[in-house]
Amino acid sequence: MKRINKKFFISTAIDYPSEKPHLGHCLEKIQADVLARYKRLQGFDVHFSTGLDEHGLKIQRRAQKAGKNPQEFVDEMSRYFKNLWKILNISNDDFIRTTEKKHIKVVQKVFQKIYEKGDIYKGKYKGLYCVDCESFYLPKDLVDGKCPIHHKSPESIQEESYFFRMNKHQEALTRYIKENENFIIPGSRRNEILKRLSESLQDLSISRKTVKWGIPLPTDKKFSLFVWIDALINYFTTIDYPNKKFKKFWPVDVHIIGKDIIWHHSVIWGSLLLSLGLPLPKTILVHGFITSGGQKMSKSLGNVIDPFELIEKYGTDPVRYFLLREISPTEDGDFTYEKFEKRYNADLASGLGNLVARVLTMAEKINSKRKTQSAKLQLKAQNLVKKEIDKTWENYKNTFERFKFNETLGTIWKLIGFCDRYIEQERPWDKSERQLSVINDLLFCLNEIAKLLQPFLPETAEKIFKQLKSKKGKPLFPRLGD
RNA sequence: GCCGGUGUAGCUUAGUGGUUGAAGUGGGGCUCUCAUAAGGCCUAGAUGAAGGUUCGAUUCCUUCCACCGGCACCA
Repeated sequence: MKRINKKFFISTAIDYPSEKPHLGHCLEKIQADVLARYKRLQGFDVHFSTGLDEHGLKIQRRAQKAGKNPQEFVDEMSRYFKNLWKILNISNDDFIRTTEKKHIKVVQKVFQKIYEKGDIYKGKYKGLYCVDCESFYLPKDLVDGKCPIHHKSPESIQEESYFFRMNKHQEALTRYIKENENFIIPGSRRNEILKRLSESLQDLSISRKTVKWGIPLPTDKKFSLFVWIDALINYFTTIDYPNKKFKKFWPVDVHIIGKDIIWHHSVIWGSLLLSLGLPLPKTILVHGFITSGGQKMSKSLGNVIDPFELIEKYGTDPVRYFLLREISPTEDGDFTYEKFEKRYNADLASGLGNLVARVLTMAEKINSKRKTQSAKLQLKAQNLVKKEIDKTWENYKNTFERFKFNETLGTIWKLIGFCDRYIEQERPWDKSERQLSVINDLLFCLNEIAKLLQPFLPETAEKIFKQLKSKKGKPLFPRLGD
């Protein structure tokens, strides 16, 4: 048995808790959870982190509006996120919050280190500044040349700022991306970044004079650190930089992120790591967004899907299943209740649930007279079944390694279909010489199916294992009425 | 505006320079009865449009149409 003593570090992005979590947040956590569980089953020592990015101007303002201090505000918001991950059965090993003391220490340590490398310098930031907002705007963010909040023309001013020498690492970074095809998945996203890297990078302003809700620069307390730098470093904090655990788990194996923050994870984070002389992440896996009825979810359209309600109504595993099966891992996907219920009825109720029920009923009936074995392949003659199972595992692994979760699930359902046809063909409800061995074959298949399902639908897999032991079937997924 | 991508049955996807383009789901028909009115079998149904390269293109090229995305210091 290959008990591999290998590590696997997987992270999601840390969420910005200015709003309660939505369905898009769920997709990312579920994808990460599936990978983490898969690797654990393979014997990897896994560290799976998620958390919250709690600093920044937006939180500061949001809290103010709610009449709370920022810490109170994020404490409150953090409960929604933590609770959601719990009910979604997310197996994260850490939930990092950037307002934690340990994180602030790590950030300051990292800043100091980069500073000592000479990659941070003081300069002047030129930009369009709205006095009322106390913040800078990019030309593209203006509405008719005016601040989108106060509808006033911003002033063009200069401000002292600290800069990170991103430009210095551009070449090395570009080379790394070119040499590592799997650094950014999917390839189309990788191309976007490479395209942008073909032009000269500007150094990054990493300090904010006016943002109070942030981590002070250790070298100059008048400034707070640009939240993105603060946020990215969470991947260090969660594995206890720079100590033993960090040495074991660095570099990251997979960062799972949304398509809106590729730049930050590949270019900014990559440059920071190069400056520190550390290896870059192996893979950044980029997912898309979830629309609702083909449109962006928004309050004004009234098409926002509340994940809490969804899980409450249908259960955890069906939600996990839908997001993993119906939605492409790296493209945008659409949610509607209609699509959801169709998937549920077709795949979970009539497919998986029904198969488990019919096999177990037959096993139960025969069990009193003759012994069914628990999940062992009976006849050498059953190489048809054996072959199908081997083929399934092969395709399963292939697609899994390429992060094609929707296709991986497809391979499992193919095996389910095989079992249904096998039953039809062998008619094990009729008395025959083969009856017992066929039922045993089917029990074996169910056991395999449960194993295959473990990373995706952990609760369901567990239920199937239990039912196989007791030989008592209970409906896994009651069919939804129309 | 600049740059890039995508367009395969109603829906979600797979795939290939070459005999009749694959699957699931949904539709229609038949059927078994162990099972959650589930299962099985059969069937209809697609390569956005027009050109070009080629003996041959869904696959390569061009144009068009449609949709989507990227263009950094908001997160």
